Amino acid sequence: MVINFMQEKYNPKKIELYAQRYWDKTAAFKAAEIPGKQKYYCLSMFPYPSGKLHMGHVRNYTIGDLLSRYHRMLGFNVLQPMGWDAFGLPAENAAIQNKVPPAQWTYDNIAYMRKQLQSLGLAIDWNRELATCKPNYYRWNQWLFLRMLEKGIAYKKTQVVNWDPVDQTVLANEQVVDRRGWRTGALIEKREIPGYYLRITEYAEELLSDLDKLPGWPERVKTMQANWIGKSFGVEITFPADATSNTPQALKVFTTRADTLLGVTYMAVAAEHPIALHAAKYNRDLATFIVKCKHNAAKEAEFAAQEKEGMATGLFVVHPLTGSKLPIWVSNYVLMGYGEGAVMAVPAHDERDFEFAKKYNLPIKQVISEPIGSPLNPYFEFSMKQWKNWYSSKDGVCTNSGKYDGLKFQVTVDAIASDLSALGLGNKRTQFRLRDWGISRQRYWGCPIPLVHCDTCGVVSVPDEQLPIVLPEDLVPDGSGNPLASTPSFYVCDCPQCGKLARRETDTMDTFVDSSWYYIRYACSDQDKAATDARTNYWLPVDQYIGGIEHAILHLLYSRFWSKVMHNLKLVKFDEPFANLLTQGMVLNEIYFRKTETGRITYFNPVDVDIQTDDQGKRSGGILRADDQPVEFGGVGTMSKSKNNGIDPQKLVDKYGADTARLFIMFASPPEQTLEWADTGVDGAFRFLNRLWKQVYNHLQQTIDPRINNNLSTELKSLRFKLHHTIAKVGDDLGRRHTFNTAIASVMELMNTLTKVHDSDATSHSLIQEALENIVLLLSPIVPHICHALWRELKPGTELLDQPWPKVDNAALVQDEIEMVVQVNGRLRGQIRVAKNAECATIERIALDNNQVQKYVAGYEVKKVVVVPGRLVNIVI
RNA sequence: GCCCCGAUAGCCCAAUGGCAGAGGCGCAUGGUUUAGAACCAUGUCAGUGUAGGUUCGAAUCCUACUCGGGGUACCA
Repeated sequence: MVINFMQEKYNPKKIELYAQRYWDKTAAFKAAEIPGKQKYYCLSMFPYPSGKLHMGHVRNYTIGDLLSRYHRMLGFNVLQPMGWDAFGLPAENAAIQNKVPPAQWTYDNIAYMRKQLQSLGLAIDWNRELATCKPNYYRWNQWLFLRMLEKGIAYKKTQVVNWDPVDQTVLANEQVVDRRGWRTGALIEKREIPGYYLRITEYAEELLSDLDKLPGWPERVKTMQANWIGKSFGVEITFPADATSNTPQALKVFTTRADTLLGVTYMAVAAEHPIALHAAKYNRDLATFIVKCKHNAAKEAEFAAQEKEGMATGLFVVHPLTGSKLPIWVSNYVLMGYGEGAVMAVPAHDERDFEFAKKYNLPIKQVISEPIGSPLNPYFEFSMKQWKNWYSSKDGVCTNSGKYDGLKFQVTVDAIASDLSALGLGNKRTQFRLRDWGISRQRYWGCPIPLVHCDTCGVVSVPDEQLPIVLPEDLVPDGSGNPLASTPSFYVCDCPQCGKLARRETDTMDTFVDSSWYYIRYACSDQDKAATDARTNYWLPVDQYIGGIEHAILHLLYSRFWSKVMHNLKLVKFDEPFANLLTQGMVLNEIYFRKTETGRITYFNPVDVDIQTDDQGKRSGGILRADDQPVEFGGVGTMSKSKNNGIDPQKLVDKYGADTARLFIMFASPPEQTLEWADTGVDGAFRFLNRLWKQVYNHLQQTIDPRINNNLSTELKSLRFKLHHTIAKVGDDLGRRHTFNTAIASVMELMNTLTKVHDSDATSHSLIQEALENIVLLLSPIVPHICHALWRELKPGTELLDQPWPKVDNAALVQDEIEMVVQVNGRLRGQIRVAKNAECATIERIALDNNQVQKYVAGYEVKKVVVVPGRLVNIVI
């Protein structure tokens, strides 16, 4: 039965449903391994099933779908899968609030969001769908973890966590606001507990150098990763204990500025440093200070921004070169977890040391003079009062440094390192900022760590054949700790080694583990005998990965690490998982909230708030319509569940259809750019689709006269020029530039031209047919439903999905004459028309002869003429 | 604090070192309409966040700053 859709009015609801049914019925997007056919694995980052889609998802998945469909038209064997990053904290928070098990909440959300995704008409192979909270997925997390344990990649040590003393539970960084628990308002303590780590630092060098193997990644992402890994070259220096004070041990530090060694005036150690703890035994004030430091911010952002504080220990070390006595201070700006937990302080050349020294009246000694090559300038005078940026420059020479005076940075470092080495007090060393990856979480809704604690045997791995350790799905956390730890049916077990009663590990894995290899599992999601199989080597690596820029460091670095580990375990052939990466900018929206006296924060969705502005027209706050009371404005930020500022695309899809939603979000801005949400313009996108529909409808109403005139009128010639120019432009925008907004704009432009063409005879009619067919093809990756319907009308008996990407007819692009711009001293002064392939000398002469130009040039000497072929002439006088 | 990114018309954005305007929104006027909506047509507005520099030529490259966003290792 053929349903006639070609009604005068565009009816998105009907055609979208019909197109989706057709794709479904024909299994159009089922991907099969076809040896010899070039594959294109296009992957959008899988969503966390937070409840509803938001515009950020629509943006992400439309980009992926567009690229998938475009590559299918180019002839690739395309795989576009989808799944769910289904473990995580929000499910537990929802459980606490609604008293519903996280599993149920998660599965409900998945069901709803899957429906939403399907309504967007994405070309996804749903057969490969996976959810990380299902045992058939996380079983292989467990299996891989055990392999890493065997190889020594996974190991146990202590970790620092946020402890909420009221709820008696560990909090995530996000749940700590201004150093207080977000539910209880209690002051959070840092606590040390045991946990499991993965030795990502072993791979630091490889993760850094292999960035060069990724030309398809944005530079900004590679820069961020390189900075995060943070390879630095420096010197490890030992400061011997001072014999005249009761200092128990020498202090070891690492510094990248050994050239400033003669400027050291004190030493600073972390509150947890053994020497600090030793000193505190004899000093009550110091002990109090160290306890206070337990409440220091655990987050780096807050830690680094906090007011610097410290206290002298009364202990001393001696300078390795001069032998002078240096006091040891405990300070809150040194991290125990980084380097040696101690630093040599050079207040004259380090801004943090400078600030600290000034606060506590510690000496400041200048040992670097002004940058080389700088003019003698009072600006470069060293000031004890105010920090200047050149103090930390490596471009100066040593001063006040005895035999090193006058030497440059690298020469000094080399000399000092070798002098220290001779004394046995120092060596050159390479250091990474990157730390090992702690994967233990004291939480319920995550992948169980497959270990058993036995009084006799210690920590025992669960044998492979007993995997998976299944997470019970019926528990409801109440905010007071991990319910697994109080569920005997989970934790009581037999020791796999000796058979005695033992206790199962109740910590679960970081959800970044789940997302570190899901892209591999898509290739073989139905494989229940192994983590991977031969199919992974057909599809992997991912040809195009698309996701938010917020994942630039952690998720992408962990995934790279994980795939390198799997490569070394001989499970996969590739060692970089994502060949090309497109990082989409965040979709932002306003944030509104209220804070209670205890510090608890509630967020309100912007759609429920009336915005207020201040005198300068800036957003300052709002009124919640529900209760007419004010709410605070928290700036604009990423759409997210936790900030309650997501915009559900459903209303948009219901009112205008998925094609309009897709078109609008792609048209709004280039994908890599941050986008502040505003729905003005949706009407414009809808209007355009209506115009397209009407154009095709009107065209098809015309009866066709079979006689065709081969001599095209100027109007038709320029239409064909425009058409093929647009085909070239859209291909370039979609495939190379990834600027989908300009691709759409150029098709709109073509449409505007087309509307004005008179459909007066067979020639114009057939040209309009050619244009319309191509417009439908060019738009089809972006708005596939309307194009599916229109194609059937334009070319009855054929299907859009079988069509290749249109080819540019170069003959249509031939132009005899082109227009060029003439500048005089860089300012636009005239226009000239020249033959397409005119010589530079000819162009120059025509330009100089031009009347407009002569007005400016006459009477002056022409010093130089710059001719840019095809563009402009610049006459310099 | 540190690392990364951004700023162009009332708004979203284009200009791939070479004419600041392609496209869209909004607004205005006209047409159409009993009226409105819708639709069609025409028109409308900036010298590119600020201050310097490189260049024949800078929105684009460089430096500093301001504001905004992302990340900052347990949000995902």
